[in-house]
Amino acid sequence: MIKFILLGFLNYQPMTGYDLKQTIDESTAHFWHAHHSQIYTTLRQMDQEGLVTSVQVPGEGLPDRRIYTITPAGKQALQTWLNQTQTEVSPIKEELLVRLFFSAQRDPQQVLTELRLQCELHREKLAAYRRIAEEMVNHHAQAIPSLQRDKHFWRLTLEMGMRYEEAYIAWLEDSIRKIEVL
Amino acid sequence: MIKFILLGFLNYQPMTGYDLKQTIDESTAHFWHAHHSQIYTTLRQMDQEGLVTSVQVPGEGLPDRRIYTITPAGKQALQTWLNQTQTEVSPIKEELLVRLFFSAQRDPQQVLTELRLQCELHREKLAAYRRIAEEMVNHHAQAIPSLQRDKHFWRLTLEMGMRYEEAYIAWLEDSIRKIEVL
DNA sequence: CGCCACATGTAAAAAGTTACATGATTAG
DNA sequence: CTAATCATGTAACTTTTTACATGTGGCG
Repeated sequence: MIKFILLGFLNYQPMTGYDLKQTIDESTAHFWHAHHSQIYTTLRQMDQEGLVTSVQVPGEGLPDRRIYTITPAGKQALQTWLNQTQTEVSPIKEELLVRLFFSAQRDPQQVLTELRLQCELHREKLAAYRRIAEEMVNHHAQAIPSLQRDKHFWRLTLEMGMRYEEAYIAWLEDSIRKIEVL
Repeated sequence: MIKFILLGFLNYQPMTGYDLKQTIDESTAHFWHAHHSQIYTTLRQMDQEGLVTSVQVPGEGLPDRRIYTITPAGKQALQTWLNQTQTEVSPIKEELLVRLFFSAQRDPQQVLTELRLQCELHREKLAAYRRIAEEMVNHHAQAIPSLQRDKHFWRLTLEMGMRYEEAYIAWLEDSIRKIEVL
């Protein structure tokens, strides 16, 4: 999966592993994150597979940078993957739900503390998403024309993020109320 | 993580790997699934760590069954884990959002087909959750008293499942409409 | 006759996380 | 002076997935 994210971004422009990490962190990380170690090793692999090429650029004073460029084979691999249709729903792994599922024997006050903290964190996430959404509208004018179409899709994923956080917060608030009177 | 799910269920009653797989599939799999291979190997590990004990029961005609029982050390490990407070939001990994993020260069009709299929699948999931919720209400009377408290928490996770599916469906419907007029 | 349920496992690969490691520059 | 940013990587480990493997009994 991370392979296709890297190909997806390299399809816009050549980048280093470091750049890719930054880019991912402020975009797809909201629904698919990766550590820098995984990014660097996956780029190496992709280089060997011929999906990308790389050139080392000596940095003056700073460390050298290795710039990765997508190859025709890489573009092909990306397109092939995108042209498939996902026929299953993406499985969820939510640690908090596991914890709550088995929380009957816990001290309710501790559970409440945990849920209230999560609520706070999710409110922050929602606020962050809303800021990004606003920025998107504000910077609409000075946008690069070639990415206009892409932006619509980025926006859609952002909207899912906001809906998700809204639902999560509403559920947490509801759950907190229910546990309080339990 | 799967370790704690196994401990959580074994804390209710001794079970075999097979039973655990069934139990997980119809409960926590909605937010944390595992293949049988992982369950069996993790149980073996836990046995070595002293978190569970096991006895092999010869099956007449059928294959032998290995019944796992939680130990005091296992109960302790479960409690210790539960008594922690999760201070981060659980990270999300949603393949569909990754695909959509990079879908600008795809044929819009293909994207729509994919989203409509996902919509159908999520509607089925929601319907399934609602059936489970109804069952929970109907079988409320004949419930085991010792699990009354647990049921409240199971119910909460189910409610998150329903909210999640509702949000997902609403978002998909909205996205489909937006892509149609793009 | 073929498939499903029962019941368990091993092996190998892929994916992901955590920790270790370096070393210069720059801002507070 | 201390922390952060830049920029890369390796190693070890854990977790998860996929595939291989076995053998009976019952149902249609």
